[in-house]
Amino acid sequence: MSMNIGAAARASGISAKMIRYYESIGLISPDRLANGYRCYEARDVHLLSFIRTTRALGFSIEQVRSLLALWQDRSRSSADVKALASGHLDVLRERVRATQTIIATLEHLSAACHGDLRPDCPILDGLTGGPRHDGQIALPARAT
Amino acid sequence: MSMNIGAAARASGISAKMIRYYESIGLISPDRLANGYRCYEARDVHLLSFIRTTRALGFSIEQVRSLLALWQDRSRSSADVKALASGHLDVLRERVRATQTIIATLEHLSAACHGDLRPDCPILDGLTGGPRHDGQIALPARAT
DNA sequence: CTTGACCTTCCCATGATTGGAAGGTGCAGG
DNA sequence: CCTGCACCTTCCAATCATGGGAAGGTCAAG
Repeated sequence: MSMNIGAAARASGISAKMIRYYESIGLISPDRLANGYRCYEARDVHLLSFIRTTRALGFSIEQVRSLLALWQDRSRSSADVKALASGHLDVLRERVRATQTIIATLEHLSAACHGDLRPDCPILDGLTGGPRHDGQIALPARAT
Repeated sequence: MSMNIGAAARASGISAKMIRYYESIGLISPDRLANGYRCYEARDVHLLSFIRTTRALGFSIEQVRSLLALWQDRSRSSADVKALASGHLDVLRERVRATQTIIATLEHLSAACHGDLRPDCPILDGLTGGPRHDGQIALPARAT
């Protein structure tokens, strides 16, 4: 059940590079063989998979660290976990909203552009944030 | 009409720090006074506003560079601009789609969580990417 | 014994932005 | 004139998560 970092990478879907990085920031602490080679048990791979899943869901490393602490804390309350997930959901929803605003703006500009060989282009005109003259576009606040 | 970097920052909405950075990567080339102080004309501020708008719409610095080149090219075709905007739109739409998948996954987990003081938590169970047992969640491909 | 596939550590790069240190400049008041 | 203060300059570093690569050690098969 004990494996090298390469095997652990294949088993968890995290690159060996990132596994070493996660170790360097204290997310995981594998044993070492007499070689100096890192040695991963089944539970380590399990933990790495947890990290991979949470990262894929857009949690930051620090959030993953919190989730890991909760995960390993037998006396945790599920409310704590739910609060963390809920806060992240708010961020994600806001991100979608902001991006959709950007999309609408770009679509609006693009629709006005005839897209031919002439140099006249409403997109560039709309992107010009200088002196407002006509129907100036509204700028979204944050782009992520 | 000529101004310091601080005034240009206030006028364009870009921090002085970033204005210097944009200069260092060749997006803008203001004159210098005998002081060594940078000197911005109205057209420089206009250009900075253009950069701010495009960045706010989520274009990368390199895309902004392309847009700037088109902007300043009198013989450009509007089709080129539209193609660039269209490609960016595709990226943005995909980003929204991926984020919405993540949101759906998290909402699904969160809805199953009673969120009380008990340690039992379906969210953490769902985040466990280890050995599948029950209704395992589907992982979105990329998180951004 | 050689070869190739691993492993180790270390440093560097990305993209966009922010922060700070150390030092020069300009303008106002005392 | 001196002193502050607000501004400017350059340079260096950090962020976040990841990838790339060099230089060298280890192991198993041929």
